Amino acid sequence: MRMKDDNKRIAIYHAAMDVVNENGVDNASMSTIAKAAGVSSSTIYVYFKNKVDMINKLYLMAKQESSLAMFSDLSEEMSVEEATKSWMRNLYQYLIENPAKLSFLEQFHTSPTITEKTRKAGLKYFAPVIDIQQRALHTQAMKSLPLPLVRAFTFDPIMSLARTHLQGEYIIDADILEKALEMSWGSIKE
Amino acid sequence: MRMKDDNKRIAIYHAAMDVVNENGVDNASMSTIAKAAGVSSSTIYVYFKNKVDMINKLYLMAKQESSLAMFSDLSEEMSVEEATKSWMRNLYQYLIENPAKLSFLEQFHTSPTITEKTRKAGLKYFAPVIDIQQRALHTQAMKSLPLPLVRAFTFDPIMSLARTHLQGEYIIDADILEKALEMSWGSIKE
Amino acid sequence: MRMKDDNKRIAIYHAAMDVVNENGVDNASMSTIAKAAGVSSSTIYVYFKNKVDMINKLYLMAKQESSLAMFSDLSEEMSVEEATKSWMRNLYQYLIENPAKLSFLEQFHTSPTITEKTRKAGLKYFAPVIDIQQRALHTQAMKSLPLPLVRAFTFDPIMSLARTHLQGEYIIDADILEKALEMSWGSIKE
Amino acid sequence: MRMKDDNKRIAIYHAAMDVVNENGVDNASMSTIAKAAGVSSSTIYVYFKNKVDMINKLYLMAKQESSLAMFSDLSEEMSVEEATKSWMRNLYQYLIENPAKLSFLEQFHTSPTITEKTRKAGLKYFAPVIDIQQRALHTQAMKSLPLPLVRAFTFDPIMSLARTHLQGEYIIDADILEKALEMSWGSIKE
DNA sequence: GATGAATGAGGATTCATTCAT
DNA sequence: GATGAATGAATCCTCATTCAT
Repeated sequence: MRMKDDNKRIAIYHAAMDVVNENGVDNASMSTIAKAAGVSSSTIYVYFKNKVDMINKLYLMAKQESSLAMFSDLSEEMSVEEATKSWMRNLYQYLIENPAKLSFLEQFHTSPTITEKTRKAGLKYFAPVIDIQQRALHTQAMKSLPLPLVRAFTFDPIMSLARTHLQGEYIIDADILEKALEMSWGSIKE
Repeated sequence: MRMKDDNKRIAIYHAAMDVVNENGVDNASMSTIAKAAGVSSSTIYVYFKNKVDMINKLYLMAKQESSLAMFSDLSEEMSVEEATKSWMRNLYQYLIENPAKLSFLEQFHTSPTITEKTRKAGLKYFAPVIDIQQRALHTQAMKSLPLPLVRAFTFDPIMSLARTHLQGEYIIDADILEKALEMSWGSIKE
Repeated sequence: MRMKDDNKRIAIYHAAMDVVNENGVDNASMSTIAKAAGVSSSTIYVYFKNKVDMINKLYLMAKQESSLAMFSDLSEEMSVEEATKSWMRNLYQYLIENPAKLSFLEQFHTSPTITEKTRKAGLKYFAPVIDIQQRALHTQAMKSLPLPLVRAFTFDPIMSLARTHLQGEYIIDADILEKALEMSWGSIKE
Repeated sequence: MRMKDDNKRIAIYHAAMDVVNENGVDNASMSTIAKAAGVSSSTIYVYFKNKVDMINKLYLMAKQESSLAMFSDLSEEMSVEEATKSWMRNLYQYLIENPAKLSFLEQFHTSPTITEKTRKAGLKYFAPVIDIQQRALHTQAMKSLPLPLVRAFTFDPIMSLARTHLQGEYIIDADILEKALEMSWGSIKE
């Protein structure tokens, strides 16, 4: 008996990101993704129960990957401001370097295909931000804010700016990005 | 005769919003929308060239409607801060009251179905914000910022918070909203 | 607007009978039937909701057709024995001349695809037999028997013999058929 | 080792009967049957060449099993009438107690999946009836009838009545069954 | 022998669009 | 202008079967 091949799962993952990025969510059919992944479309069903299941699993994989990029260099020694700006900078960098992941995440972020459960599970990859906020409460570095508000002035603007940059609508250079980080910090600091 | 036409176009408009809101973009087929609008699906082709054309036109109609809601009570006598907070408050109110429009706008905002041209045309409905900024330059009330940056800290957070509220993830009451407006203003004021 | 074409429904009907007869129920796919009927397989969905719906409707059409063949020359002047033998003879003749209908009816007779409702509706085409039995009660020509028992010794043997004949297993000539009718009558007469 | 093989073959046999009974022939896929049998679907191919081969073999197994049930208590001392009624009663009993077998037999009885060869081989399990008839020729207890005619008034009615009973269409109690046996005997006796 | 992975072929069904009235 | 009929192309998914261990 052949063993299930994790390479294959990963190939499907990358293929799906690329297809959604290049063809849009509407044209991301199972067979298109399969072709891009170099497997038969029935093989996808060995790894995922159906399309909805697949999209939800891949969404979480992308969330996890972006989370690693954002938070892996976080350290206790950073100040709250440093830490916050750091993960935002990391996120921006990750999105610019992985435009397919950005496309996938933003297109499915608002899609009803993503189940409530997945959305909840996705939130846990944002948990380090809560830790930072926790820490900030002691030093009174940050306002005491509900998470959605923090997200709306940190995560969301970065997503928006990365899209702006990638679409060529406006070039976000290092200076502009730092300005954005400053604005973001300005909105949430005490 | 002219009247009748417009009634039908408007019926299709509302039907499309509702269908996308309730069934998601994937299940918003021409015939589903037609049924919801009370017309035959071939009638849609009297008013729109094809589906992509229809979506783009409806997208602009929704943009226009939201723009009216945001800016129609704007007056020269408002201070820049007042004006800014006012349209953000209006936008939030509009989205809460028109969840179908929010769904449609956010689902197509990132979709490749919306053409470059439509996206550009949509920006013109954001023009009053530029006027406000123009005005602010004289009084030095606001930083001099590229539009994408302004948008990322005003429009985008409001969209995000409206979604948060509608999903029941977190209740945004009047106080929280004012806090958000304050944060937004904090990020863009001089 | 084009009008729904009853010829098309009938073409589908005959095509389905033929395909089931020649390829068996397993290979009676929608596209095979459509091809045989000379229409696109999506056209079938204009006339029937789905495959199960189609099969059930076609089953009833075949039941009706066979019923007409069985009972249309029935007359009040026939004795109960004559009437009974007449419809059995008619049925046998019909099946021999319409082997595709026999195949369809016998293959779906036992199939779970045929719903309870259809099965019930199909029984009504057997109603004239009940009338005959009613009439027999007065003259005491026939035993008083529950319908399933009557069916098991009239309808079912004829189906079986027609199949036997068509498969070439054994040639049922006129004499043998009359012998069978005699046996059948022997089992139900008083 | 031999033992183990046969256990698996028998497990597949019972699983196939059950699946066909519960899900219908259309949903009796190899993997569904395999799952029900507690083996891998590829294991089926160790015991059968392919699906058609499997169905034909299982059909014969079911025929054999029913034959044993029908004829195993047959004895030379029974009169022809007793013998005939006995196997019919046994058959009825067997079908009522093994509805899955009835489903399988009746669904494949008319199916083109069952090859000519299998059908012929199946007939041999009906051989004892020929013996009885042979015996009857001497005592002139039964008419001299071709086998298909005998079958049409003995075997087929029993199958029909068992189905009627199992579907709940009409309750066949012991009295009704005896009446049916009487009708059957009435049709074939001299 | 036994199995889960892998797949090409094919299944039912839907869809955007065009046709004919 | 308005419509329901008609359809080719595409969609998701399942299946019987084979492969590799």
